[in-house]
Amino acid sequence: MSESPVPHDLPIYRRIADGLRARILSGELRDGDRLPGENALMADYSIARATARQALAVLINEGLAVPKRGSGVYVRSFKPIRRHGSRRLSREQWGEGRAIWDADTRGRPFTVDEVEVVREQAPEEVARILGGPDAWVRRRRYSVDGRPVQLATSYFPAQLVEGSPVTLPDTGPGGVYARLADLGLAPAHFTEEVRARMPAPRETEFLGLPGGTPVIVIARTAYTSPGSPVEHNEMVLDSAAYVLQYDFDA
Amino acid sequence: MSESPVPHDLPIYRRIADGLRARILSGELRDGDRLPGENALMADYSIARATARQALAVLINEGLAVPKRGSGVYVRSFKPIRRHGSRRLSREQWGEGRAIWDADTRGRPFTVDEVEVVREQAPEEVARILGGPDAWVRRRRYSVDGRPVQLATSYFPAQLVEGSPVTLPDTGPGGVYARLADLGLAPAHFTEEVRARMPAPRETEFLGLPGGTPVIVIARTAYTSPGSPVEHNEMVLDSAAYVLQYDFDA
DNA sequence: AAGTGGTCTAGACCACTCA
DNA sequence: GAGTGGTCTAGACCACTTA
Repeated sequence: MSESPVPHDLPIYRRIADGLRARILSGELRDGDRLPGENALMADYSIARATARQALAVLINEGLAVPKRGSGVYVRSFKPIRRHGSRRLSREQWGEGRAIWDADTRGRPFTVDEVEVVREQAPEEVARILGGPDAWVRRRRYSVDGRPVQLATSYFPAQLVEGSPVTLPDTGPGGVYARLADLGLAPAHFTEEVRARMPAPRETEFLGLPGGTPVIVIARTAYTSPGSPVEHNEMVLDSAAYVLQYDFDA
Repeated sequence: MSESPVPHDLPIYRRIADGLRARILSGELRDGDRLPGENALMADYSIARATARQALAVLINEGLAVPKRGSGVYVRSFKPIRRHGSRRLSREQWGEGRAIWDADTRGRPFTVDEVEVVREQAPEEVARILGGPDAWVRRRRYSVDGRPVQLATSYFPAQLVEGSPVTLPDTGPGGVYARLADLGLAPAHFTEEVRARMPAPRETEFLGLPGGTPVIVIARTAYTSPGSPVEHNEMVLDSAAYVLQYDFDA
């Protein structure tokens, strides 16, 4: 094929990917729509199979498309859950503010599975925060609409919660925080550290993540009013499923 | 049915990638170390070139490795900046003529480039928040240690800041927030929405991101004490360069 | 000059989905 | 059964880095 001399000469697979991306972002191709497959791209652009795959891989790694074996490659949908960090200063109280991203704020039910409660040694970084390695550890996975969206691991100083309901799989109404309050250890102050990165294979598996989906990692420590750490919680979130919201005053 | 990507026999490229990943995470291969290249993998495992590339692509897309043309594939380093959410925007920080960024960099030198200040129509979502499309828009790029780490676009309601220093490239000591305070529009409340996703090509280019690096997107709106929106700021952060921190009370 | 990663071709066999 | 994506081979030419 004759090529016109272009100063910014992008490789073929990039040009094809750019074209498909534009069609997705413009709304011409919508959530769940089928993209041109490998065979279609090979025919349309007179390219080899590997090149067509490379073009589609770009979009898959950007999280814009999802491949389905034996079926096709489809535009990916994004319907996040809104997670409120500091809800205390709800913006509805002081302004007619509106959210920039649409999110399903309706009470979609969370289900919890894979609950594991064990007594073990906390990793060094966590032990440094809690003041010692002896800990009760609660691991669980949260799902919404049958889809896993979050992995969470909580660490509690062993001597503080030993023999309490915090060490039981079912913590009853109000959850662990209510049980901590029963012990006179009500959390009063929180600090959260937020990162984003690509998932490890184990996280990809447990969260059922398609390619090109980063995870948000939140490390949150809860302190009592006197300032003693009572919980350290490490959460791994499907980034396509969440929008985090924080409200605060100057 | 739900796809479970757990075949009994992992493909060759996955096994090779898993082995290399283990060597990285165990610390055997450290920041900046060179990984076995395509030729080495072809020889070691008796595989074709494309298969070796596929194995390396896994690690590159996970953000664990960075390819360098004509040189090799290297283990990637991660040295983040700590960005304080609620604490860093306290009135004391900018009331004394210090820029917000000072609190973030902890002495590391930073530069601002690509400053652009224009009057234009805000996108629909932003116009909805600010109460109208007429806006002054400030775009800039922040770098630390010579490396771009953040893109930011701020929107100000045009009628509020018209003719003020907010519309100038250089806003003087204390930055735009101090100038807003001069106008009697001191920000009192903030709301931040945080997402993570893979970058668009433009973001990849402007931030100089290697493959496998997500971006953190923060959409922050600032309100005056009466509750009027005075700024909407959309930030795109290199996720490998940042840790966000939020502190709040129960 | 040798080695490296970037791009591309032209095939092949497989497991899976869907009509 | 036809079509799809997943994996893999065996080549090729290129631009770039390094010594």
